[in-house]
Amino acid sequence: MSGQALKGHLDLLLLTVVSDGATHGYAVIEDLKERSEEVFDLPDGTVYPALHRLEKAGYLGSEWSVVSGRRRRTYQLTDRGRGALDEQRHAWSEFSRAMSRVLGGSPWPTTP
Amino acid sequence: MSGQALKGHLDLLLLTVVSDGATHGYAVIEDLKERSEEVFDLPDGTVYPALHRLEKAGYLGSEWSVVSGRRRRTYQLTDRGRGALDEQRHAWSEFSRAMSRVLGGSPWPTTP
DNA sequence: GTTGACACCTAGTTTAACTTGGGATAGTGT
DNA sequence: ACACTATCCCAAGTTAAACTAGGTGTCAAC
Repeated sequence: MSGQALKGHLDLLLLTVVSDGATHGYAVIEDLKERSEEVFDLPDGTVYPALHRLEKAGYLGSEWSVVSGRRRRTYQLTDRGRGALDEQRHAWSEFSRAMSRVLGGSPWPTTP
Repeated sequence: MSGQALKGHLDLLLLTVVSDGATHGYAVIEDLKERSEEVFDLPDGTVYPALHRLEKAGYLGSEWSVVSGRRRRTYQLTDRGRGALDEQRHAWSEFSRAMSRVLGGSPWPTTP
């Protein structure tokens, strides 16, 4: 239960979902909700601006299409986006490992 | 390498470090740096205001003391702070598990 | 004909973290 | 005596990400 604090990790989530098949904003929101088991239930007012930001940054490309009378903007990862995704995945793993070191647990077996 | 994006998780880090022994701001910074293996190298301009915020929220109490001529403000966790720490630890584990579900890995064995 | 799921958008607010700049003391080196 | 570094604290202002709150329109079902 939540819907408020992914501060700084949204881009990684969006790039990840889009990289798993070109999708449109609404589908991105649904995917995120399903794959996170309801933890990430983001308001569209959060997702759409973020997608625009990512497109402006050159990480995503988009095309308009119409499916059964409804227009949708479908996104796909660019090469730069692929690079950014790799970087952010790495940054995340470093970040979360640092977190668990501070928190004292050892959720990752250190390659036994 | 970093020093910029823990957005939203700083409180958890600070409460954790303070709960492991009443410390002062400067020591908190050093602890965080050491325990995270240099990943969290926070500017004091980030940490001090955050400690003040946590104290104002009732999660920390503080006392002035003088150690070898230097005044320091030492912090300790309040009961409310203990509660907040538990909540935030839980929130973090839920958050990071949701992250890895979306990212596709399975770093946590689901209790086989 | 209105409700609800689908699908998109922008303007404005909030606030955490950061930048920048300040102050002071202790110890070490020259 | 002077400089320098490490220790220790603080506040004002900036930035940018995420949120709130509003808006548009299509289609299917009731």
